[in-house]
Amino acid sequence: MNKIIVVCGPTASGKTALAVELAKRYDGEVISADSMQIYTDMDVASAKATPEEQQGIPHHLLGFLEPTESFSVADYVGQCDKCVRDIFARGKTPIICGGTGLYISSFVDNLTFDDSRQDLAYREEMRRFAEENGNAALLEKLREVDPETAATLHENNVGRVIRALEVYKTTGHTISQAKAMSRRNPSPYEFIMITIEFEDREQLRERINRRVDVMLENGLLDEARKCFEQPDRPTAAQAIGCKELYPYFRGERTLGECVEELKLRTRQYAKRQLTWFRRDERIKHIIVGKNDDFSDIIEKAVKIIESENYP
RNA sequence: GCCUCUGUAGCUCAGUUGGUAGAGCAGGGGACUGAAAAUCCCCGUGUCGUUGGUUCGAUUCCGACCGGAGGCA
Repeated sequence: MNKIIVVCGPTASGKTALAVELAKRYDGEVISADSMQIYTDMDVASAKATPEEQQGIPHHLLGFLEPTESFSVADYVGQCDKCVRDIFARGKTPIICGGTGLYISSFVDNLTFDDSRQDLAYREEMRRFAEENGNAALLEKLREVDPETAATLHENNVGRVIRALEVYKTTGHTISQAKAMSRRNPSPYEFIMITIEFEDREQLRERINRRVDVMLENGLLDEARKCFEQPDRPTAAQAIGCKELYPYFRGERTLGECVEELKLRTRQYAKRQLTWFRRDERIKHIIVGKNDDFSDIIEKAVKIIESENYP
């Protein structure tokens, strides 16, 4: 049986604990689906499962990449597939757990990425073009080669417009063609997808606030300062939990102000995650009630898994 | 006690030479295929402090009152 369990949901929703508990019940191993936990640093900021939290369950794709390296969805899908094969080969259940929606859906939909590559010089050139001629002019440039994609992008979303142009430049075909090609092969696996939501949004807000405070107690400040002093981090620089504290290190704002900003940014991130996971109808929702404790959540998860005839 | 300023969206504030008002932030919704913890889009009715007066009409002008800030004693 090739079933993979997926545990997704917003940050601070309790995915880590749920995934470990499910791994214990179903003889599983956890594969992280998180764009920041891949790095060797930022243990606290990215809320990597600590050895205690892992409870002896093998965890994959955690802390294997230097922060100076960049990473992409295409890399993730390849790495994740490798882990899944290994876990199945061992006769165990892969449990994918994380909050990076793009990574999860790309793997679940078995997207195959073509040979397009990044062309940083070209990106820079296009960025300058947009600055000098306006975002609309850049989008117009895309419309000439790929009107289909141009119609779906807003001119202010410069990054996406540039990426679409880049695909055309490096491969000769459009990104719309690439998207169609990427979905040629359905996944060889079956998935049971679960997301954690809350009855009242306020519950999540409180969890986030509490978790940021705990992170601070666990040395977030020192960790962030190291990131601050090591600015060469192409992807890792985006991590919430580090960049928000930089104004404090520069003496521009108080620690209190930065912590508030950090909580705010985390909340807004959680909202985007909710939007992402809401639209995928294959994902079953665990709604956490105000008085639910961990065992209630496990029970709801198990019920969903068993309703899928697993194991 | 007197004088001045001030009270408009959850917050910070614009504004209406009198015709019931709009930005930023917060918040909500959405998009998402190689940097995604990123990037981007859409959504603003609120007793315009309270209460009288002037007026066809007041949030806008006038008075009183109640908050807040400052000044003089």
